[in-house]
Amino acid sequence: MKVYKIPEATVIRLSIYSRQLSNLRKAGVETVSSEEIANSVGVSSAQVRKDLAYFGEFGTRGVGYRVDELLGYLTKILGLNKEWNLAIIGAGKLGSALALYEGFRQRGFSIRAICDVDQNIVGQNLAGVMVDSMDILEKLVKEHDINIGIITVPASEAQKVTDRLVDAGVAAILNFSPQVLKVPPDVILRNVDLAVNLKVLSFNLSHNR
Amino acid sequence: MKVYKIPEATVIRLSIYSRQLSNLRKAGVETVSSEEIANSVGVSSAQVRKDLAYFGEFGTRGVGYRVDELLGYLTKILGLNKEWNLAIIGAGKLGSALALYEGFRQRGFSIRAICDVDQNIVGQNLAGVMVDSMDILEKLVKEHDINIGIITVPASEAQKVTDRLVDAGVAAILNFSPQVLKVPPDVILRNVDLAVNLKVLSFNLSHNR
DNA sequence: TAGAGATAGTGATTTTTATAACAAAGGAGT
DNA sequence: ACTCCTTTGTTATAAAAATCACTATCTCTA
Repeated sequence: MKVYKIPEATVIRLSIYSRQLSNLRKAGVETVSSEEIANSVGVSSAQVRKDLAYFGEFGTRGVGYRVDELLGYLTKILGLNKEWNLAIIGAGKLGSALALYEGFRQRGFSIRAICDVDQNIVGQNLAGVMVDSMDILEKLVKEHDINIGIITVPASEAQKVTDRLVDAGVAAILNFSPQVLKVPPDVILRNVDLAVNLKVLSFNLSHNR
Repeated sequence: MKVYKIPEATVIRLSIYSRQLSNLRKAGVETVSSEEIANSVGVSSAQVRKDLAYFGEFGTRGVGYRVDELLGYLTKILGLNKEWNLAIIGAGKLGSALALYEGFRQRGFSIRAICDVDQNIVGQNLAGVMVDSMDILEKLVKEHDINIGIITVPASEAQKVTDRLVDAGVAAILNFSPQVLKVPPDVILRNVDLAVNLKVLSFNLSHNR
């Protein structure tokens, strides 16, 4: 699995394929064609095969892919066979929702720490994790060996928190704050900007036909 | 403003430029260069100018852009000078958080309706909006002239809800459920898949250097 | 008003990504 | 074993997007 440059769009699609395969496996389906995967995801079958081709040959010509086998490969490719430790920074509305959200509590990802500046929130229990004080952020990161920090603090605090997470050794950051963050090149950053999503819809609504 | 195909990446960047300009205006800055915008967003200045060039000429050579003027243009380009009516479908953890989240309550966007199947939640007040029954979804969409539906129901319900929204006349959908949705070609769909975001981080963590 | 410095706008080029088309390979039926 | 059917893997092509490099034009100063 020594691949040098995979388009991000490919990685996103692979994630979705893996989810669909997971559903297929639950449904007891044993084999699937690229065409079927493609239809369920809304892309072309060529796209599916191309995406997979970055990583190897997983199918049988004339037959398709074995669902459980391909899911196994995708799990490995996506790194979901490892355990990732998460910390949620900011236990406000959004942070709490994420802490409790099912989509975040799935195989491979484990929320190990939640922290907040508000002393009224500190001590509360969110989905089995106690909210800690923001003061001990660095300690939490080290103790729980946090790989991924999830930022749900206000924009004004986001860069400060990010710097602290980075210094404490976090390898990746998922940023929900409406703030452009600067991180060193070896730290992975993804932004989920809710306002931007609405603005893009607004643009499309305004310009569509 | 008759433009036929704008890259989605461009639209996303324009949204971010508009936020940065908004901050600059608040800070009392009057003019800004493409280089400065670029630095604050983390792209190249050529990229900034190219993005703007899709829509016209907004700057002065040798000088830069007037902050308030460019912000005005971007506001129009992004359709933020209009009012968009939102409905949140599913008042669980995530739906409630979005209803209360500041980033969603900003100029141009107005949450007009929230609904849920759970009769225990119906009647609750979320940020000034009463939660209604899912039964009257269509009525709500029509009464409040909803343009954008935000889906925060479980995956198993997402397609059904989407179909109902589309039939009721919603023009765009922002989907937070981990489910690939099918919509007619004239309906705009954007997906915010939290699990996929984590999986992409997992991939990058696994393959990085 | 001429020249220097700065910065926008834009055409050319390169890089990246997606699409299309087809050859290779497996399985099933005869 | 041969042929047909299916579907993968891959190569070729096209499309899209980003980068680069240059020209045009503005302001300011001497």
